[in-house]
Amino acid sequence: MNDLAFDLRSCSNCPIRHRAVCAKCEPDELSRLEEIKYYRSYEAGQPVVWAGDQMDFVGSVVTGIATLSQTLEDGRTQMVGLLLPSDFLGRPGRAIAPYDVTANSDLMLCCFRRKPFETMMNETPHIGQRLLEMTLDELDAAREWMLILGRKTAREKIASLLSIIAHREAALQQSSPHDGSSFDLPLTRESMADYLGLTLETVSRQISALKRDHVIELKGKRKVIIPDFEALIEETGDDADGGMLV
Amino acid sequence: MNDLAFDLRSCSNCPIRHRAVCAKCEPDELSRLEEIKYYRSYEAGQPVVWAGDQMDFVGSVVTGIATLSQTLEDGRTQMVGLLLPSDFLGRPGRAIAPYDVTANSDLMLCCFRRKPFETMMNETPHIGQRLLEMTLDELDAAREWMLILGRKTAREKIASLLSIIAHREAALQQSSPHDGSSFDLPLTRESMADYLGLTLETVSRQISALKRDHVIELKGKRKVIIPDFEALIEETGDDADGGMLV
DNA sequence: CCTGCCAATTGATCCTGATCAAAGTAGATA
DNA sequence: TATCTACTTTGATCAGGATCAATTGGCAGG
Repeated sequence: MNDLAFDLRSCSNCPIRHRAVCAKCEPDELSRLEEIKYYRSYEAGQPVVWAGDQMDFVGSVVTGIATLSQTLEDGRTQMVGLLLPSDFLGRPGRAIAPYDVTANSDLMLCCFRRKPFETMMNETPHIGQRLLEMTLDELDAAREWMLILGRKTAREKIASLLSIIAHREAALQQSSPHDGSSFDLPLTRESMADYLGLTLETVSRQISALKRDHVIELKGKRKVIIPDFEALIEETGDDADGGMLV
Repeated sequence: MNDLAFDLRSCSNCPIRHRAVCAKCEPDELSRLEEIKYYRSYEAGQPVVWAGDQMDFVGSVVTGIATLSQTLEDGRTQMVGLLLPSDFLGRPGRAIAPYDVTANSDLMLCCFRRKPFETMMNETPHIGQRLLEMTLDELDAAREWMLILGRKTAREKIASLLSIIAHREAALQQSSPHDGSSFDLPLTRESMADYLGLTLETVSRQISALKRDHVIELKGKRKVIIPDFEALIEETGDDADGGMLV
């Protein structure tokens, strides 16, 4: 999330470049990557299966939204990963894991076949290093998410999610969110609820409340405008200056 | 958490071996690691600082418990990482991050100075690979934790935590939890509350309830006995067979 | 033994967000 | 234009866990 400019150096003809495999690749490495690259599309609601013969792959999101989620015995579900354009999907060198991966909108993935990608990773240290960095970033995001789930009120949860999405959308344009920033909410109320550990009714109510209090404005159901970004941050409950060091 | 037997192959004289740097190291690599290795102790409650000149390090827990936590503006805190003996601490090759690291009991760390460790990691691909695997495992644990925080009831949260600790304790003995398993709770009620996103009163009440319902037995305040491990798993709400694949 | 201290337990009450229910809105299709 | 469907909003009520408060238990030090 930090060094996106670094990541977006061209290495393929994807509309959105692969975050994993760009910055330091030599020309011959790039052409090897091109060889094992292909695209897959999914319709909204479709599960993303990526194991089994001939379809083992890793890759990244070109357009659309995918989610990882886990479900309890009685059907309660919690989203545990949100994949927006440019995010990487897959666990090279690691066993598959029990998450449901779903296309949350029409989705286009740019994929690499797993085995040759892993081979290349082993022969090309900087790709492995880049994957480690990305995984550490994902871990940081997961920990921020844990704070949201465990200790924030419903209103703070909504404000936090809006702030996260605003930052992500801005990063794709290589900028930062600012007063007057606007974006399309890529998630339904229900998906937001699954992200935040709430019900969809609570999500709806809190969005209405933030609108009433002029923290956000809505154009239609999906378009969000943030008139004063600082005011939104206030609502997240986050500490302005972080804690100690890792 | 899975391939602990693999990780515990001797590579140093640590009572608990470093998970990161064992299995594939050659003798000369091991002696290089020995050179940059040292120990640090902390008292219960002490912050673990590991940045600044001369004290930049990564390492692993030998004895005791350390926690990573994050705090909101008004003091609400959420634990986002729990480090038990054999767990690795630090982010080689990555910027420091804003977590509070605290010794939750008397704590002994086995440390490597950061710079030489990073150098070695870059020159020794299998160490980097091992770190990637470990980080992916941590990410899985974080996602399980997110499900707990977002969707489980207080009783399910307690049962889940007990199950996790039972598994960890058993893994250190290279076995699995079984009927009659017992262990010392390494956390206070307050720490358990910070882990689970509850208050300490709720933790206490739910533990009492589980005891009343004969799901667990207590010897003193800290020693827990699980008479029927299957019954405890039932209480976690988890789906017996996982979902799809990553 | 008593005292002080801290962790844990238990009780009473309150409040946030869940649940159940109904109505509104927009886009797609005929 | 009318209808259908999926998504969203809003209302009324309920319950799980938070909060505030008092008590208990264990242990170290005098």
